[in-house]
Amino acid sequence: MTTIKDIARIAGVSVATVSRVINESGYVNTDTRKKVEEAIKLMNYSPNEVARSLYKRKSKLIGLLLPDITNPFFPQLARGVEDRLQEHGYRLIFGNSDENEDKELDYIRTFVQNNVIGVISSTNFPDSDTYLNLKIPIVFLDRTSNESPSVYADGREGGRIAAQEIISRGSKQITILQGPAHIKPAQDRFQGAVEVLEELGMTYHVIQTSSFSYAEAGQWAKILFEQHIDTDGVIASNDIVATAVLQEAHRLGKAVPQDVQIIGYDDTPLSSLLSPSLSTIRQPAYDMGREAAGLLIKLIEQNKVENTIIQLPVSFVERETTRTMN
Amino acid sequence: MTTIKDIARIAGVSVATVSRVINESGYVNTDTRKKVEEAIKLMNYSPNEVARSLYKRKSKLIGLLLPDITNPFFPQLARGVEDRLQEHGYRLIFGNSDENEDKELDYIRTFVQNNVIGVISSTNFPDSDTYLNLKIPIVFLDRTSNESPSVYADGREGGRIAAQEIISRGSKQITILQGPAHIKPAQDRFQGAVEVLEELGMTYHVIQTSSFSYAEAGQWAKILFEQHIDTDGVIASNDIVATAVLQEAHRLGKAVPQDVQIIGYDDTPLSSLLSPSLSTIRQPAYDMGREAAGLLIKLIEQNKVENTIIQLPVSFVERETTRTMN
DNA sequence: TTGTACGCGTTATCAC
DNA sequence: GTGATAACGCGTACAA
Repeated sequence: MTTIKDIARIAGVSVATVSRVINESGYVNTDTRKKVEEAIKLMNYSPNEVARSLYKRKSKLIGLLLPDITNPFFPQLARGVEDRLQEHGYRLIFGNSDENEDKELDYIRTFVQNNVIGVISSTNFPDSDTYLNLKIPIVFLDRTSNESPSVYADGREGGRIAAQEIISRGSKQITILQGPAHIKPAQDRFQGAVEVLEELGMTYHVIQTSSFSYAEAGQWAKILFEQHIDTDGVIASNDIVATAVLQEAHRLGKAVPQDVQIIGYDDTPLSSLLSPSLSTIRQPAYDMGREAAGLLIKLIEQNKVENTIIQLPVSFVERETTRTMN
Repeated sequence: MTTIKDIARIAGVSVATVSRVINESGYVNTDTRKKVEEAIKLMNYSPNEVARSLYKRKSKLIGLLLPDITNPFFPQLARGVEDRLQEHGYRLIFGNSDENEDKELDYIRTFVQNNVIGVISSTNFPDSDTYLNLKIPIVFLDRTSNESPSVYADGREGGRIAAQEIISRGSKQITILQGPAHIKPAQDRFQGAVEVLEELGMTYHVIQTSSFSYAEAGQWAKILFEQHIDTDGVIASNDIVATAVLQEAHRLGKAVPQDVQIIGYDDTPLSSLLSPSLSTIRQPAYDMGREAAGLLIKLIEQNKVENTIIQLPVSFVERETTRTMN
C-alpha cells in the first residue's frame, strides 16, 4: 500500500505538505503542489480513510439498519438513502435487523466501533437505551419517536384513506388484515382503517397476521377466505399480503374487483405489474430514503436544523383491484 | 468515548494487559483478568475497530457491490451474503453500481480506503484493472471471470432448460426477450435458449431490451405483442419482464397458458404469488449469497482453498404459466 | 505474569 | 511556505 510518506519521499517534500495539498488546507507553493500532485497520480495514491478516521474520530461511514432488505419496500428506502449519501461522499454500512432488538443493538455497536458519523434506522425500539445513548446523529426512517429526527409517511392517515376508498367504492363486508403486532407502522395503518370503519358504523372483521413474509402471506389469504368467505373488501397490511389475497381470490373463482375489492399498502413496484393491477396506498419509499439521508447530512454538517421531523404524504393509487366510483 | 487506557487505569493495570484479556492472547492472571473484565463491563467498553484496523491493516469490513438492490433478485443475494458474514463477525459496506464501471471503480476504491478485508462483487467488468490490481480476496457473485473465485448459477443451462420446457409443452411460435446486452448473465441465458431453438429448428423471434427496470418492462411487453401477435410462447429475460408480459397478455385477452405460455427467470419471491403463478427458471439467490460469503471467508482465513469456482444448479419451477405435459 | 515503548497512516500545531 | 512532531486508540515486541 502506498502511504503519504511514500508520496512525500517521491515528491521530495514532507508529509505535512502532502497533507496540505490533499486537504487544501494552509499555504503551499504552486510548484511544490504540482510535484505532489504528480507523485499522487504516479502512485495512484488515495489516503487511508482508517487513519483519517482514527485521528479525526469520525469517518465518512453511515450506518443503515433495515428490518429486512428482502421485503420489497425496503430496497426502495435503501436506494434512496444510498443515492443521496453517495452524492455527498458518504458510504454505507448496512445490516438487517429482522425487527430483532438484540441484532439491532449488535449492529449499532459495531457501527459505533467503526466511527460511523451517523445512523439511519428503521426500528421498533427508537426509545431504547441503544439510541438514547448514541452520541451521533440518528434519523429514524419509516418509524417515529417523540421528538427525534424522523422521516416517515403517515400510517394512520394511510389506513384511513384505504378504508374510505374501499367503502366509498361499495364494499360492505370488509376484512382487515392486521399486520404484525410489533411493527408500528403496520399497527398505525390498521388503527387508521379501524377508526374509519367504526366512525361509519361498518361491520368488519380482522385477521391477525404475524409477518410480512412471502412464505406465509399465502396462509393469511387462505385463512381470510375460510373465515370470511363472503367478504367483499380486503384491506391488506401491505402489497405482499394483498398479492397473496388476490391470488387466493382467483383460486376461489372470485372476481376482482366485482366480488371482492382489494387494497394493498406501500405501492411496491410489482403492484402495477399484477393483473389485475393492485390498488394500493402509496408510500414514497425512495423519496423517504432520500429525505432521511438529506436530514442526516444536515444534522451532521450543520449545528442547527429547522425541521427534524419530516412527514411525507401517502396517497391512494387507483388501479384495477378496486371498482371505479360512480 | 472510553478507550483501552481508561480501562487500564480503572482496573489498575497496563493497556497491554487489557489488550491481552480482550484478545485472549498471552498469559494473564485469573485475578487481574477478572478486574479487567469488571472494568470493561462497568464502562460498557468495546474496542475501537478503527484503531484496530489501522494497526492490523485490515478490518472486519467486507465490501459488497451489487448492480441495483431495487431489482428483487439482488436483495436475496445480499441477504444470503449478510447472514453468513454476520455469523462470522464481519460487516458489510454496500453500494449499488447500476452496472456502471465508473461508479464501481469509485466504490471499490473507497472499500479499499476503508481497509475492507475482502470484496464480493456482481460486476460486468471482472477483468478490469480495478479487480486485477486488488490485493485482497474477491469473489464474483452471479458473474464469472476466468479462474477468479466466483459463485454463480449456469445461465446458459438455464436458458436451455427454459427453451426445452416451453417447446416440450407445445409452443411453436416462440419469442425470446433478450436482456440488456451489457449484462452477461442475461446474455448467457439468451444464448442457451437460442441454442436449443436452433438445434431443434424452431422458428423464433427476438425482442431486444435494454434494462430490467419495472418502469420499462411494460414497454417491452407491449412491443412484443405488437410485433409478434401470434406468439404462443415467451421466454422472458427475468421475472420482472415476465410479469409484465403476463399482464399484457391479460390485457389483450390472451389466455395464459392456453394461448401463450410464459417462462420467467430468477424465481423471485413474487413469482409464486402471481395469478396465474409464474413458471420460471429458479436461481438459488439466497444460497448463492451464502456461498459467496462462505467462499470469501475461506479465502480470507485459510491460505489454500480447494474449490474457488462454485456453480449452483438452476431448475425449472413449474407453475401455472406453462401447460402441463401430456 | 505484567509493563513500556513503538508503530499503524493521517492531521494539526508550532516552529522555522 | 515548509517541516518536525505529537496525537488518535490499539496490538505486540521486548524487557522486567
